[in-house]
Amino acid sequence: MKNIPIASVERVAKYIRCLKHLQKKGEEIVSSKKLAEHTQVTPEQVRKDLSYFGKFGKTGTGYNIKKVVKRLSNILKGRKNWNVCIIGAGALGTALSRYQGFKSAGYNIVALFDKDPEKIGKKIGSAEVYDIKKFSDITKKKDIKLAIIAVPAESIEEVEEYIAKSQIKGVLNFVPVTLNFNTKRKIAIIEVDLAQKLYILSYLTKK
Amino acid sequence: MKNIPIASVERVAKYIRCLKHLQKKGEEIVSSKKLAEHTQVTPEQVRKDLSYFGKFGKTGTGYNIKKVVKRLSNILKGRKNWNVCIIGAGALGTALSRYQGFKSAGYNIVALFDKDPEKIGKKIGSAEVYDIKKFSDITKKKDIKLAIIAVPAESIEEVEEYIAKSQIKGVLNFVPVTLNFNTKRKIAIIEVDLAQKLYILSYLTKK
DNA sequence: GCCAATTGTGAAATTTAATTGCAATAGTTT
DNA sequence: AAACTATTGCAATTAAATTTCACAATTGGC
Repeated sequence: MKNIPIASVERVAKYIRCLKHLQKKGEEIVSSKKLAEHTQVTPEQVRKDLSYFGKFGKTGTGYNIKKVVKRLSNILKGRKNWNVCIIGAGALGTALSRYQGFKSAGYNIVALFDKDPEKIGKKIGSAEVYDIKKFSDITKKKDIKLAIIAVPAESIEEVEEYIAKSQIKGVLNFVPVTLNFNTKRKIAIIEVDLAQKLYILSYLTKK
Repeated sequence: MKNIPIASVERVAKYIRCLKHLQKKGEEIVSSKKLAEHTQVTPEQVRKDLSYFGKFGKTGTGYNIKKVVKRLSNILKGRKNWNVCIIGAGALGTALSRYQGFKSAGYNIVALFDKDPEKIGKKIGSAEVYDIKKFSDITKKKDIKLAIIAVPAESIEEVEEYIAKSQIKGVLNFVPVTLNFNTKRKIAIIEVDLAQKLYILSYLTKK
């Protein structure tokens, strides 16, 4: 895999989600046209996006949903499920740890971290809250490579350090601060700025 | 305003966030170079993005942070703050209603909606949970034009109907289902699919 | 065997983004 | 007040990314 447009990767994740939905409804075969309708893109776009990753369909017939879902999620997620931790056991962190969508996509929340002694030791959903000081140890022991950050903005620098020193490879950041890891190893970062989404939403409503 | 690339709009929201941060630290003037460093883009990009919306800086000096923040957020958000509601008073909806970032960006959560009688009537943060049946009435009464959807996927169609019949103009959707309003009036939609983010994150870590 | 449906994919077209170069301006120094 | 430095705003250009188009090739149904 070399130069796959990131926009295509994002749409592919969307296709997976849609295909799973169709699967639940009992469908087995779908055409690029139908999939496109459900995801609000063009059929050509669907075919193009998929073509970056291989051949998935049967000419004249369409796509076998089950097979495509399996192959695509193998490509994005890999064959194994991931262990994920959440840093920050506040309202947002707690809500995220209970979010079912992660698990059904193959990402298991197996630990939370916080520095508040009140919270440390508690169970939230199926995961325990650990002392952030033990971050490196526990992520190693539990084979955690992905972290979700949901702490107050003031604590972000502290968290950055813990992550930099650990084995974490990817970060999903809900804190409205641009992260800046000073590490040689590359850490993938995805920023989710919720307030920014509202800015853009209100901007769009005026157009 | 005509053909402003959405990528530019998104970066502008990021600039606002960064400028507010600098403002807190007591800075008054910033150059495109400095702002670019903080947001991980190039100075040329910063100037280009801003130029879509007007002139903001003073040649030879830089940008007056306070003024720029004000003008930019006026452009994205408008002059007035927005009233926002959250549909779904579960874990995610509750966490979102407590999220401070919305308020400080000028978006006030003034109501939640749910169909569970257990939840209706309760107060969460500063907002009350209302019966979803009263959606149209209450959003009208409270002058709510933006809605955040955080219900289980099964309930999405029901919610779509309520929104379609209301005065809502923009929707921030956390439910992993592509929305499809059958309305003449245009409703702006932004999708936030949390599981999708993890798919992409794990894909990125492999590159 | 013919017909309609549908995929996969190069090539073209379009859109978006990045780069360059520079005149104009503001503040600072000498 | 002249020279100097820093910096914006823009126009022009180039490059990159993304989308659309067009069609051969294939499949399954009738």
